[in-house]
This record gives sequence, structure tokens and C-alpha cells, in this order.
Amino acid sequence: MSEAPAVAVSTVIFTLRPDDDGNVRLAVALVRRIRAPYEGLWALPGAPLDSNDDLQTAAASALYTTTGLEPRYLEQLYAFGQVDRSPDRIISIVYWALVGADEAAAARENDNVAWFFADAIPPLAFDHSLIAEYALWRLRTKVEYSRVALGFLPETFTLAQLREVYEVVLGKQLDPGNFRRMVESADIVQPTGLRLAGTPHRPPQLYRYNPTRDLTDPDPLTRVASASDTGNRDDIRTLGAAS
Amino acid sequence: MSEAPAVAVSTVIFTLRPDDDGNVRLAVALVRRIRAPYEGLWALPGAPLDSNDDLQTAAASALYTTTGLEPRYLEQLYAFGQVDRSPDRIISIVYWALVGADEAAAARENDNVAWFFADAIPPLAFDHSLIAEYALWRLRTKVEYSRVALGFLPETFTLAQLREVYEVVLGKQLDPGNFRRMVESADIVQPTGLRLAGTPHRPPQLYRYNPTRDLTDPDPLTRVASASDTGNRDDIRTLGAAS
DNA sequence: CCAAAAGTGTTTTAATTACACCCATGC
DNA sequence: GCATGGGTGTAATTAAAACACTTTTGG
Repeated sequence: MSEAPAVAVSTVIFTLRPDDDGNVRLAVALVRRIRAPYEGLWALPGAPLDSNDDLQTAAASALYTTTGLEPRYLEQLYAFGQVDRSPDRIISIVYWALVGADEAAAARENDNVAWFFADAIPPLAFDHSLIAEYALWRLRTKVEYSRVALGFLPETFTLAQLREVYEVVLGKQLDPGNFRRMVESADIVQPTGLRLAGTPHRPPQLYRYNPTRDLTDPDPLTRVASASDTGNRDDIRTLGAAS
Repeated sequence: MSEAPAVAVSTVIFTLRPDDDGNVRLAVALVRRIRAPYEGLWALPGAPLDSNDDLQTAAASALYTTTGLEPRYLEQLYAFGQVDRSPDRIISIVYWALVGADEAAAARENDNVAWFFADAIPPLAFDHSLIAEYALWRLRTKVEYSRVALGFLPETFTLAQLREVYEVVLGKQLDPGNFRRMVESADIVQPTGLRLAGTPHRPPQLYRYNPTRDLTDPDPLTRVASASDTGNRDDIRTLGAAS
């Protein structure tokens, strides 16, 4: 009889950041492994699950430990448990998170913690390459039918900024006019009445996200979480389950 | 310091079965708890994770133990790990499964194992009521954009049977003509060329599911699973991840 | 006035829905 | 023939995409 499987929680952390040419791109936070196995390789941030922590708390804490940031959005991705995915039997419960582009710019980064552009992720330890790819897929599909994109933006923003988030995540240009109508009819945001001044063109309206609506439409899990809020941080806009 | 969390795997098993009036309805398999806590209450079938089993194997085995059946479709639902969801700290990795209506009719059933109609599930042990509700939500949303409905049907079937599955799961009537066109354009099934005889009306065509397509469109996880098939049962039509 | 992005309007296209109607069989 | 569900056709509605055009600012 072998030992009981160990449980770990990891988080795929996404943000937006400009590359050297000034183009905004999707980026993922990775940590370098400092011990065997896969010593020296990059991996997803994570830690063994502390028995006193909820899964979501553990995921947020992995995020905080590596970046010093709080998630704007946090959702469970999948539980990985193939017997041979690691030398020891480890069940990894993986979350994915969005952090604000503004905050991430100031996030810590060093030899062992770094941001990688999503289209240039190096080979990762364990099955983490597959996990990262899956998280990316989930982000992209979810952007199309939910409001998670707001998780990258600060409190107020212009529609052009919001559209840029969609364009970067989806990897394609969007028609400004149609985008505006889509956003308005989906009731995603509220106008603040303020305008952004100082532009060399017509000053755009500033919007904020609609606080009466969650970033995703509520599935039964999210509904329970927001109804009987059991000590969850209220700076995470949704605690949503998968969907 | 408390002990390491234990890992269990449970499965929400769906099938279709007729009620006393002969109406086909969605049903879930439950087992009665024979020990504390929640002794006597109904619960989802499951078991502690054996260190030698993959998660999916464990889910299929929970299914087999309770019903004696093999899943036609099996997908991970969610990992539940709230600290207070059980007296001991237990991380439950939950799968959901579809079994054929024809086979389920012959499945074992006794004082401690029974099928309950999905709209009449009794209060369950632990947080299993919430889990069952979430699985139901996932099944319903997934039926709308994938081909999982085929998981309820035998090898060959008529379009009317397939439509009935959709109607029962979604809880609404569908237009036969439009349904036919939807199925044809989505390339869900293949005509067998055979016809069902003995009806008091025009004999319908028999179809089989399209084996060149999976029951769900492949996300990165499913794609890997089917490409490098690592000992998965080939009678499960997809090993799909969540989506 | 010009450049540039904000913002509005209109046309085209495609997908969805609603519903009328014919077809083929057992009785 | 007639009742019944199988199967086809078509018009109406709605949503998505394409794209022209007007507005408002800084320089």
C-alpha cells in the first residue's frame, strides 16, 4: 500500500504588459524551481495545501507570495492527478487568476520570479506546460462570453482600453463601433460621466465596471459563494467556479 | 499542525428513465450513507482515492461499484475543498458521468443504491446537494453547445429519440424540423441507412453518432488525452476536461 | 485646418425561430 | 382512408458583421 496522495494548489497568473516595442501582450507569472525534480526549470507558482486553508485561499496566497498582488479574478481551472505526473503522487488543484495591468507593472520580479509573454512560454516543469496551455484556452474562451476581461483593468477605463484587452487576449482586431454596441447591450459597464482629458483627439468617456453584475454569469457555485459570503475577500470580484 | 488533507473522488451519475406515467426524466444515482456523519442520508457515490489510480479511473470505478455500469461520458466537474465541508478535511474531486438509458434500466438498485429524478433529489449529505445542482447545471449548459446528449443513447437511434434527450435535459419542447437541421448542420450524427420498422407511421431513419468527432470539441486537455492515449478505456467516448 | 480617435448610422449577411405542408407507414 | 410522427420548404425575426460617416479635441 502506497502513501496517501499529497495535495498542492497552483495558480496560473495572467496580466497584460507591454513588450519592448510598446505593444501590450498577455503575460504569465512563473517561478524557477530551486530543487529537484526539474531544478532550474520554470514552473507555475504553487505550494502544498495547508490543512487550514480553503483551496481558493491557497490559490490567492500562491499568487501573493510570488507577485505581492491580489487577484482581480480567481477561478478554479482543473484538478490534475495523473499518477505519473510527478515522482511523488501529487494532486494539483490549479486556479487561474487575473491581475491588473497597472499593478502588475510594479510587481516584484527577480532571477526566480518573472513574467513571460503567453506566446513565448518556455518548457515548464512537470505537466505545467499543458496546464498553462489549458488556462490560456479557458481565458480566451471565457473572454468571449463573459466580462472577465475587466479583471485586467483599473477601476475606471475607456472603451478603447477595454477593447484593447479583448484584442490582445483574442489575438484579433475588433471593430470599434460594433464593440461599443456589444458592450452597451451586454450591460458590461457603466459610464462615469467623466471624460479622459489631454488626448490629441476627442476625449473619451470613462467607464467603470457594473457592480450590480458579476464578471461571469452565476453558476450554482458562484451564486452560493456570493449569497452566503463566507469570509471571502471582497476585492476579488468573483469567486466563480468553472464553467 | 493538522494532518494532511485526504482526497476522495465522487461521481454524479446521470441517466434517463421513465417515471410511473411513462414520461422519460433525468435521474441521478445516489447511495445511502451507512455510517456517521450523515448516517442514513443519501449521498453521491465515491471513495477515497487509491494512490495507484488516476482521478478519472477512480471516478469510473465509483460509477461501476454503485451501478455496475461503464460511463458513456465522463468529465471532471470541480474540486471541492472548503475546510468546513466535512468533519475531517476532505478534498473531493468530483466527476460527472452519463450512462445509457437502456443499460441503466437494468442497473442494480436496492435499499442503499437508488435512482432519483433530478427534480426530486432529497437533501444530501455534506455539500452534495450543491454539487449535484452544479453538475446538473453543467449538464444542461453543455447539452446546448456540445454533443454530450448522445451519451444517453444506444449505438443507433432515431432523431426523435435524440430530440427527446434534449427536451428532457433542457426541460422544453423543441421544433422537430429545426432540430433536424441543427443536428445535420452540426454534423453530430451519421445516418445508418437503416430504418426503424414497426411504427404506426412513416418509419424513421436510424442514426449513429459520428465517430470522427468527439462528444465535445477538444480543449487542450482532451486533445492530449486522445492523442497520447495513456491506457484510457476506449469505451468512454471522451475523456474531456471541463470547459 | 489637420490628424486621430470617439462615437453614430446604415447596409449586408447569416443564423434562429416560427410554422405550413407533404410523405410514408400501420391499422 | 385516416391518424401519426417523419421529413421538407419557406417566410419572418433577430443577431452579427462590415463599413461609411460625423464629432470633438490638441496641435
